[in-house]
Amino acid sequence: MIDPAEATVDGRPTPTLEEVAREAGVSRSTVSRVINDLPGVSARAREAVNRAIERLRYVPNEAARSLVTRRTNSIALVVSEPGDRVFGDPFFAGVLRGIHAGLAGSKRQLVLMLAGDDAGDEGEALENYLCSGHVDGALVVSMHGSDPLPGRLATAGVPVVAGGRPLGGAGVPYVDADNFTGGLLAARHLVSGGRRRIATIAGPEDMAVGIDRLVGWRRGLSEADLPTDAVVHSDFSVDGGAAAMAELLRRHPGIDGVFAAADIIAVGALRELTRQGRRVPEDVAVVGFDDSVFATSVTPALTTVRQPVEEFGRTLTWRLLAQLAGERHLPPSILLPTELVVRGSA
Amino acid sequence: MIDPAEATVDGRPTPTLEEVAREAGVSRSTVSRVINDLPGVSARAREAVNRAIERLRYVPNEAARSLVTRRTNSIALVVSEPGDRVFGDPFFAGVLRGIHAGLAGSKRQLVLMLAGDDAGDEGEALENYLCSGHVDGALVVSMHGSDPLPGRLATAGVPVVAGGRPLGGAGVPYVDADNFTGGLLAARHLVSGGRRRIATIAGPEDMAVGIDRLVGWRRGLSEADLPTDAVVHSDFSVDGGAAAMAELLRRHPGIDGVFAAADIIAVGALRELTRQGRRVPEDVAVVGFDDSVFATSVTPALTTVRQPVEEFGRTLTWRLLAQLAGERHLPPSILLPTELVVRGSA
DNA sequence: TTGAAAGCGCTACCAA
DNA sequence: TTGGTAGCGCTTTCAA
Repeated sequence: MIDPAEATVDGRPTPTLEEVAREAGVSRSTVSRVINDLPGVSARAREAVNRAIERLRYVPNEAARSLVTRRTNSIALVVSEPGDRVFGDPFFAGVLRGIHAGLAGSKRQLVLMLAGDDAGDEGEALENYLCSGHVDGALVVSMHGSDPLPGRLATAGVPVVAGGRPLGGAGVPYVDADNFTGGLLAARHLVSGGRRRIATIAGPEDMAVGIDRLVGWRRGLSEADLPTDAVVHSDFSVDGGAAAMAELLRRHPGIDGVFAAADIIAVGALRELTRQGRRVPEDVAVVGFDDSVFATSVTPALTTVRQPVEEFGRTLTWRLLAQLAGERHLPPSILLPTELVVRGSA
Repeated sequence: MIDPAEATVDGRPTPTLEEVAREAGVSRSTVSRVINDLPGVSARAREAVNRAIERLRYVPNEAARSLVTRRTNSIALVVSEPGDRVFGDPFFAGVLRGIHAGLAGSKRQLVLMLAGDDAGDEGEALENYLCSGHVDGALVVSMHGSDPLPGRLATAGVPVVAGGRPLGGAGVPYVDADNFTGGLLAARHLVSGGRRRIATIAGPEDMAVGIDRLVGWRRGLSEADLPTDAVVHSDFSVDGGAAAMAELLRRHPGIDGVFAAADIIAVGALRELTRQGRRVPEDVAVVGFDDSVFATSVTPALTTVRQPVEEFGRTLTWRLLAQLAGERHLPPSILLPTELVVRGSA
């Protein structure tokens, strides 16, 4: 086992602030001031220190630093997804991009953490990690059921923002897309296209995103006095979507329209419809959700509900950073707009 | 601004080891021993400490801990991708799953870092972060050109393993798929299917993955005395693949077979071929690479070269952990096997 | 089996 | 504008 205390650079032990001070002929305090860009240092001293830093290839020890400042300059992105096919979904890709963009210029690092399948041991390890001062705050996304994590973190004093409305109101601020309106728009579009027997492949029952889009869809059909009984739930995967579509066709053969709660689900639905010889959109119209890369990579291209994915990530980050900066009067929740994008499938 | 030094749990300041010791009626040393599972603690003392920890909801401060141990229990995954569409690619999803799996049970956390577009400021910030003791080691993937980062980290004493062969041999160990053989298999399959005018949409010119698959493809065609001049490069995106396909058809209208260096590229190629009225596989056979979710979500399903994506991630992790554990005689490089999966497109 | 005490490398306060 | 100094919370000898 390598002894980490023997860590070296080019064979020499890693330099400390003390040595930089000696090399520059000043005190530790002065070196510290230079490193942290604090005022009250003469140009001469500053230059001497910078030269010494350069010569010794000095890099401050973050552990020591954060031990005293109580800050780590990193924030966590916790993806609490039971399955681990999280990153296959372009939705996450977009959110991640947004978070990254939101973090740019903040000098904070992103720490990604996947909360494994079950609670069990891992869940606790995760909570410990987050509570033990590794991060200044946390973003929690893709929560299922009434996940206790956000609430726990908040209680433990770790600033948290949830991505997606937490079920059971965990009492933490959150950012979400306006999923209800999205579902509503999808339903209305199908209705106005003359469809009368409209089904939906809803998202997971234990996620707000699954519920809210479903409720919006229901509202849209009710407005037109159409039945809302053709509902099947699916996870966010192509195969899940295909299976759900098969189930739907079995139970309601007369379907002429489907709202899939995600493009990735719609892709599976499309595959199954084609397999069973139904034409899209002639026989069955399909509306997706997300306006992800999937929407334009299938034939016909998907009519879908666009949600501002990257903005989702940016907003999430902004909200957390604002909280960390101690800003007052922050909105407890933020809803981002969704809009319909009409293409070939409906 | 919230003063982090005032961090509290339920209004009380976060407890320290000192307070646990007082609460349990033992010394700090004993508490430390219990926390770290060290021998030489009486059952009675151990129990008292555990109760105190429970009561106070004590969580060790990692900064303090790693200041003395010089270990952080986290490793970095550095994705040095100039563009930021990294996570749209299912390849990363799989690798990430593998890494996560490989880390399970190691008590180490994964820190994901995206190395922004340019070197500039950000590159340095990244290097500083990694060198300042935030992580015990780093995994660097998706390198372009002869990225100096892995070499720099290694020089600075940070253990590194590269995912994908580093161009210009950075002198760090690496794990990669056998891309050469993959390209070779793809070419041979097209040849044996009777195709005579075979093109390739290669990956980026500045990545080993782009080069190695191309070289393998060339070898396969050379074996059959076929020309190897129909080459266009593309990034790993659907649109890039479509554009490359268009370019290829313009330059070589007589093409009857294409090897796309990634499924995501093949999807774009398929779209363009269809748009131009060429039937797949009748007019043009298409072979992809990855065997990702894209392969089966298009029509016809892609014949493709499978690479063991998750194993890639697991192996990467294993290699780094072994190195951290001080194991000797570790292989400097590991090549994972690739194999052909025949479906409808070729 | 236990406890006392010496730091780990840094920041922040106070005095000069 | 500077330097001295007291910790931050923990691990790790060394003695008892």
